[in-house]
Amino acid sequence: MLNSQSALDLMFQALADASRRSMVERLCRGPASVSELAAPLAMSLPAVVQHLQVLEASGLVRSEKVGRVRTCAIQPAALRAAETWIHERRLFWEHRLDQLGAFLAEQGDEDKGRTP
Amino acid sequence: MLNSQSALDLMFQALADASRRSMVERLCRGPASVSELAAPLAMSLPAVVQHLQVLEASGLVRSEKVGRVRTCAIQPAALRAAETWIHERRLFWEHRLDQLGAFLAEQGDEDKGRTP
DNA sequence: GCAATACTTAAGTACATGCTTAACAGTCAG
DNA sequence: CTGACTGTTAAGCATGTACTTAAGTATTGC
Repeated sequence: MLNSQSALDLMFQALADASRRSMVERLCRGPASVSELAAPLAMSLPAVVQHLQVLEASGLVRSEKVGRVRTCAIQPAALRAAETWIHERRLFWEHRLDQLGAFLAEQGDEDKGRTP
Repeated sequence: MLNSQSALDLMFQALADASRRSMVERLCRGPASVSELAAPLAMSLPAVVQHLQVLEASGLVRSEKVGRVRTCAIQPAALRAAETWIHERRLFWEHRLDQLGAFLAEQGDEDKGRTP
């Protein structure tokens, strides 16, 4: 791998941790400060900040510091990218299933005609 | 974290690697043997098997050995679970945006009435 | 100014991940 | 039976991840 991380790598990696997902869920309900994000999590503040950095690197979250408080907000476009990837795979798979169904149906018809 | 991995952790973790995603993409086009999955990847067979184990642990892929060849197939229900999680967050966020829009519109009306 | 607030930085630790090579094991064709 | 084919197991290594504590730095309220 050696640090050639694609956007999807960073995105899914960011979502692959329950603490980070709970931060995302919190942010879906509106912006929050670092302390607010940390409150429900059983870990030190620096740990939360590190998770936040992962989320920012993935593009899922953006933050801005005003005075002494850093306010974090979710970045929905990034969420959509991950959703799209998964959705497309699933569509492709379902398309294949349709083809398979058609193939089997055709086979069934042939069998009917050939071996009555 | 300490090994208490939820289904979503395993799922997103599995998708957070380009090699594994390419294996998933390959499997969306139909079942494949381990060697077939390995062919386009620039790594040893054991490495591919390890990725396969991650995919199986996540529920994204299932495999069965017949004779000396192990055939792998995608498990679409698992894909749908990941898609659903993301989709729900996005819906929640969009709902919030709607509320915000309504709020701002209302504020605008009030301002119009109050400061003409 | 001074102390509390809200982070930030640095350093260290334990464990997980993504590979590798080497050696092994079951299956099938001739 | 033998040898090629397809995978499996084991061991090891370099790097990455998820924390920790301790010590710092701006901001802000009094």
